[in-house]
Amino acid sequence: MPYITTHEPNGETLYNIAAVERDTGLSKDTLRVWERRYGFPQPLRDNNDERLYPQDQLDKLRRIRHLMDHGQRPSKLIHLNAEELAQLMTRGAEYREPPAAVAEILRLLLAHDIEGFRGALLQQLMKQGLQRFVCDTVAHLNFWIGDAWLHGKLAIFDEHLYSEHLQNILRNAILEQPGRGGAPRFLLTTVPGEKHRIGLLMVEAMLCIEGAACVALGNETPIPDIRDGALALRADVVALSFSAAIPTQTALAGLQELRAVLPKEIAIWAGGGALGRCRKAPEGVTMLRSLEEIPSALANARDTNRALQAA
Amino acid sequence: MPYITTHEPNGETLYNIAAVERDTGLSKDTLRVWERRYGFPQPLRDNNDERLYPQDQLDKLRRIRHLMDHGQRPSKLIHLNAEELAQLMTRGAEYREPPAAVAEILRLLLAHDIEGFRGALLQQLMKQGLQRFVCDTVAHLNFWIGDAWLHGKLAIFDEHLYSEHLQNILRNAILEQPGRGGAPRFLLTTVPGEKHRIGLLMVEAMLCIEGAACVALGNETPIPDIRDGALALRADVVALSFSAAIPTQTALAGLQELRAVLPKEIAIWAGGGALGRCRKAPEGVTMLRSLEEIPSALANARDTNRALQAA
DNA sequence: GAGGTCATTTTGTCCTGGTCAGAACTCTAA
DNA sequence: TTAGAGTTCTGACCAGGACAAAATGACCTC
Repeated sequence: MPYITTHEPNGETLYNIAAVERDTGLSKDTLRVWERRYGFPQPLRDNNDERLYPQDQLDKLRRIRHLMDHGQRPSKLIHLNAEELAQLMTRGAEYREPPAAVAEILRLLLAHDIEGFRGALLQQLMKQGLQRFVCDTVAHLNFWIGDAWLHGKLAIFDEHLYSEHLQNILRNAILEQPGRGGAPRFLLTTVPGEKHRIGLLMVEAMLCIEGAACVALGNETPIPDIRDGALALRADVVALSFSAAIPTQTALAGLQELRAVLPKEIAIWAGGGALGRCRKAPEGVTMLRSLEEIPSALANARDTNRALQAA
Repeated sequence: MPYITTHEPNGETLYNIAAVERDTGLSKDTLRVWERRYGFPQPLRDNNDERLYPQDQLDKLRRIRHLMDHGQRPSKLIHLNAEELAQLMTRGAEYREPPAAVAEILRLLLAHDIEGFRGALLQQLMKQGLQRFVCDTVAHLNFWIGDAWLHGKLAIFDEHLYSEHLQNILRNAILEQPGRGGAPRFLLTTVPGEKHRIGLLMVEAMLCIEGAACVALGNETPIPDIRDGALALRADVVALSFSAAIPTQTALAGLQELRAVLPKEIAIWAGGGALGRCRKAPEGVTMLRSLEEIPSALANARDTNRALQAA
């Protein structure tokens, strides 16, 4: 995988198709098909007739991808310019303005005041408690960071910084929960292709604080391995998180596939942006439409469990 | 990305080419070229003439990939059977037998005794101290877990479990270090394509315990963003980890690319399996051949830094 | 207005069968 | 033992076609 970026004498940076695939998440096939169908992107060619994408085309592709992750379709986006793309994002968003605390945390991140940023996150966690922190602050942060990036106010490394620190904070909070032994036992993971870890950590936090026993398998566990893991670890519930970056249909396919191989005594819980757009859950899958539902869903599961035990 | 696995009436599981790419890390192009050139893999076809790989071919491909990650070449591997492949791995390895403590930790992992496993890791950390723990225990565990997987003794979800718990332990250990403000300041990350997080955490642990100021950017930061981050965070050293899973040449290309965009005052440190096979570092890159070298390299850097300050 | 069905359009993945550059290896000479 | 030259190996990329599945929209029913 020789990701090549050449630096032209005029200072322009050019990316080959592999680099563009890596940076946008659009497959090489898709890039070639768009060029054929829509006339965009329109890369230069090197001596060997291979595609070389200029920086601005890469940037536009990343914006398009970001909007597609939020449900837009490529043909509607491909001929818009950067500004039009940025506007599309904020319009129709469920969030209008970040709350003051979130705005302050964002400000510290953008100023690269790492200590202050970390401190503000921790302070907010202490103030709100883990569940409100996760449902309010983190959810807003996720949205506004995406938005800031789209408007060019925030670099990729800022996102990495955010993700890394938030992970540390959430993991730490989770570790500090006793995690009593009682049923139901949860296995948390994502299907292959789903790289976002934060969503899963948010769910784990919501569960742990209620005293649920959780085992996290990390990201991208192949379906047969989720089954093997659930059996080996005697899980009662497998919880999966699907970010908006993964197509709804892929998420549903993964759920059905898992349901087919998992014994019916083991429940499946699923949630996340990818499922927000779809009506009803596949047979045998509990769909969680928001993090707030988790505590009551857990209470239900415990009741059911007790009823089963009694019977 | 419709990763399809069909379950045939006879109970056999079949994977399409996208699923095989995802599970093996071999590109679709490579899979097709191998079929054309070597006659393996030799997938079935569906109604639409698309490839369907049976389970055993997928397993063999994963073993081949694992050995290629350790420097073997495909043509030497492609016609061997599972047993011959497994033998190749242990032969010529630098490790002959896991130390007792490592064997015990492995045993607990394989028995899915999560509490015991976590406890044993923590105990070993306390006993050895962070640096010996990272250099000895973790390094051995990484090797033997790969080996156990190759011999079919260990499932993917066991690896995920291991990775998740080790991450928690290392992140926690790192957070507990004060991380004094003094120079040199380190920025830690990996280049795109390098997904392994453990290696980076091991480096961070080695540095933090010596009181170095570290900022971790997580994995797969695009090169221009590494530069932006290093400047914004005023790093003195950018440290990169390259696992054996990434081709040596890709690693070197990444290093050269970064060196080209980074001001020469900022040092680059690089290490990991991918660089073990190559003679000398690119100009302007400090190559760390093992984790043990880190403390002395840090001491050197501090001396240099003091000398510069004095001048 | 919610929900269902069907045709149409959109979209991305897969296919074949090439070409080619650069890495890895082998051989030879110093 | 090293250095250089020649050879083989390897995987990335290309074009352009086919096709299935998802999304959309039109129309109908409850």
